[in-house]
Amino acid sequence: MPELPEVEHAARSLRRWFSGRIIERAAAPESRIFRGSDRLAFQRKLRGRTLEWVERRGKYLLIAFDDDVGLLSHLGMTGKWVKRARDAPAPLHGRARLALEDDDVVFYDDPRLFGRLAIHPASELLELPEIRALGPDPLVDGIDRGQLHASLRKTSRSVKVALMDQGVIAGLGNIQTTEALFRAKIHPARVAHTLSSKEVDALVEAIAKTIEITLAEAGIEEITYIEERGSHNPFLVYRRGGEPCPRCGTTLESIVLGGRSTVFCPKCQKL
DNA sequence: ACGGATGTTCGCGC
DNA sequence: CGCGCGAACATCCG
Repeated sequence: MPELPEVEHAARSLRRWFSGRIIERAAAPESRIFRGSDRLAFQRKLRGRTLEWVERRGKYLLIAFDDDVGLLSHLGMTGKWVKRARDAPAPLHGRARLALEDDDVVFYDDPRLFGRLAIHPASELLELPEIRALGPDPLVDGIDRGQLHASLRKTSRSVKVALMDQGVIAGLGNIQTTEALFRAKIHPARVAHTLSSKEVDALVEAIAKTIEITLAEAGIEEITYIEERGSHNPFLVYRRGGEPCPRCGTTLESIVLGGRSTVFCPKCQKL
């Protein structure tokens, strides 16, 4: 689920779901989701609150309510926010539950518990260390090609690993970087500081395109997903090692970079 | 049935 | 200090 586009989609959903409604009850059983923070504060402080704003920075969601109550949410690998009717069955791995004054209940669902929830003063959400550590956000700040080039010049890591560094650009993960590098025709194992200005320009454009398409997809999936059931892979090359390149037909290769499987076309993306 | 999966963090060794 | 690697977290899906 969650890289920048899916998290952005979640932010938009949360704005709609909470808008103008009072949270009647907040509940969350003990779980790793609250590691390092107070689960009881979640239950106590969110009751009676109404939403003021939702912001996304990279893969983080910052949710601000009245009375200076703020919720930091990171979806990890499998976290998602879902809305259910009050009498509908709860999601299988609902870890936190926010019952609204109408008949809706908003759940944070996360089977693998890699995500995180934490209560902070709303006024401090944007100043939290984990948020300050993020590089520019492609949608909020845009990607400055000069700035990206400067960041890439500073490291000897592969361009793929550098792009997944949240301090370089916030929000890109394994899927978005794999797809963007394919679009930009840049081999993922290229040493970051060897990229030319022209290649960085292509990369900036490819990242924007990839995010735009994945974000559009996130909206479509929500409608079709439920019945479709069949797992179709909407990506150009991600998880398609061994299949033909959609551009030239060459067999796509799969390697591991930064511990993550990485697919590329050996003909379109030369070292 | 087994391997791998969208993320992050930590420890270890070079 | 920079970097790569493996492990850990816990569950699902093909």
